[in-house]
Amino acid sequence: MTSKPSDSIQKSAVPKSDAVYRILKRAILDQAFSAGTKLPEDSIGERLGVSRTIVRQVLARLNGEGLVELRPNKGACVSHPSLEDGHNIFAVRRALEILVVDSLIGKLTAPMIRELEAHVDSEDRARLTNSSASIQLAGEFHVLLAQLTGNAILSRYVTELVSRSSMILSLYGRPHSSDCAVSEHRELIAALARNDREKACALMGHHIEAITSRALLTSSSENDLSDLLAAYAREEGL
Amino acid sequence: MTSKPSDSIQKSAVPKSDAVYRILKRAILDQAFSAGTKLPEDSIGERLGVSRTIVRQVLARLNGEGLVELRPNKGACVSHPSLEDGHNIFAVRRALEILVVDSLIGKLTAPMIRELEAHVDSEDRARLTNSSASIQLAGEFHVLLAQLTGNAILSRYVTELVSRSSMILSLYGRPHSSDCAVSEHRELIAALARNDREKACALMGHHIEAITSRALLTSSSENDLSDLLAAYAREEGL
DNA sequence: TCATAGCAATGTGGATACAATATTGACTTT
DNA sequence: AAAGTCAATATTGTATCCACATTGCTATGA
Repeated sequence: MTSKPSDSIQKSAVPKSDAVYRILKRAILDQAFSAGTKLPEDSIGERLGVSRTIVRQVLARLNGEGLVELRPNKGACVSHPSLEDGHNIFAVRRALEILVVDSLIGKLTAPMIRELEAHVDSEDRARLTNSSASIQLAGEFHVLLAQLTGNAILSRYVTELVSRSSMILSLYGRPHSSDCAVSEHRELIAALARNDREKACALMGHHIEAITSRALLTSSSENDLSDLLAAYAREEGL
Repeated sequence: MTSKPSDSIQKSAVPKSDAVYRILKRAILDQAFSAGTKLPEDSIGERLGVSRTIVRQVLARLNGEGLVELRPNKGACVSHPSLEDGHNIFAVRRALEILVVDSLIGKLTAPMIRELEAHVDSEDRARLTNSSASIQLAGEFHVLLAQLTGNAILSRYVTELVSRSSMILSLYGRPHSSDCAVSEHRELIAALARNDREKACALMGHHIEAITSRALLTSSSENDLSDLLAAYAREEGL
C-alpha cells in the first residue's frame, strides 16, 4: 500500500546509462569486441534500444577509464594499449595494491576474512570448470580487497587498473596459463589474517610482479603498428 | 609555408568542451564556487555561451575526477569531500608520488632537471607576490614530476589527486600558511639529480606527510552540514 | 595506366525540443 | 494556527535534428 506502482519500476537509479555502461564494459573485457573494433554510436544505440546520447555518455566514461579510445571526429574504438602502457599500468597497480594491503593491516574483521575466503573458494571452483569466469573472479578478488579498505578513491583506481590489466592480459598474455595463482591469494589472506604487515605487503608485491611477468613475457614486436609494418616492409625489401 | 591556412583555425582540437572544462575546473579549484554550490546546466551554459550538452559533458568529467557531485535528478554541485576523503586522498597520493620519484631515478636528463628547477624558481617568485598563484604552482610541480615519468596513467592519477588535494586544503587547511614548502621541492630535485633513490623517496614521503598534516590539522567539526547547523543552533539557544 | 580532384555516404559534434522528476509555494482543512 | 496536500515552476534526463568532418569511390585528365 505504501508503495506506489511506480516504485516497482527501478528507473531513478541511474537507469539506462549505467546498464549500457555495464554491458559495454563486460563486452570489452570479455573480448566480445577485439581491440581496435570501431564503436559507432548509432549502431550500438540502435542495438541496445537507446539513443546516441546515452551511448556517447558511456563511451566518454569508458574513455576516461582507458577502455575505449576516442578520436575526435573519427569515432570511438576499443582501446589497444601498447606494451609500454602495460608496464605502466602494472607499475601503478603494484604501488596501489601494496597500499591496499598496508591499509588493511589491523582493520580486517572476522566476517571480512570469511568473505575473502569465500571468494577465493569460488575462484577455486571456477578454475577447473569455467576458465573465462575464472579470470573475472581473479580480478574481482583484488577489487574486493580494495573495497575493504573503505578508501573510495583507492578502490576506484584499483578497479580501473584491474580492468585495464585484463585488457593487457588478453592482448599480450600467454593463453591464460594461470592468470592469478589462487594459492597466492590464499597466502595473502593468511598473512592479512595474522596482521603480518611485512609479509602481506611483500606477498602482494610479488603477486603483482608475477602477474606482470606472466602478462608481459611476450615482449615480441606485436604491439606497435610501426613494428608490425616494419616486419612486412623488410620482407618486401622496403 | 609548411602550414596551411586552415592550421590556424584550431577548431577540431576539442574546441568547446575542453575550454569549458578548464574554466569550470579553475573556477572550482580557485574557490570561485564554494563547496556545495549548485551548478545548474542552464545557467552555466548560458553564461559561457554553450549549450547544456557541453556543460553536461564537462560536469560528468569533473564528477569522474571527484570535483563535482552528481545527484540523479537533483543536479550537480561542487564536491564537498569529507575529512576522511582527505585522509584517503593523501594516502593514495603518497603511494603514487613515491612511485613517481622511484620511476624517475636514473631517467632524468639534464634538460629535465633544468625544467624542474625553473619551475621551482617561478614558485619562489610567486611565493611573495601572488599567493593564489603560489598554490597553483606548487601543485603543478607535482604534476610536472609525474609527467616526466612518461607513465600516462600515473600522470593522470597524480593530476587528479593534486586537484582534489587542493580542494581538501581549501576546505580544511589552515589559511595557506605554506602549502608546499619550496625548500622541500628543491631538496627533492637535488636528490633526484644525484640519483639517490633512497633519499628521494624518503623526501617525497615526508613531503606528502607534511602537506597532509598541514591540510588536515583542523580536525574540527566544520565539515558536515549538521555540525555547521549545530554551531549556529547553539548560538541561538536551540 | 596512374594520379588527382570532385562527390557521395557514413558518422561524429553540437543544439534544441520534449518528457520526467523534484522542489517550492500557496491553499485548504482540521 | 499548523500541518498536510496539491499545483506551479524549475531543472534534469533523453531523444531527435542539423551541421560539419572524414572516408571511400568515381570520373576525368595527363
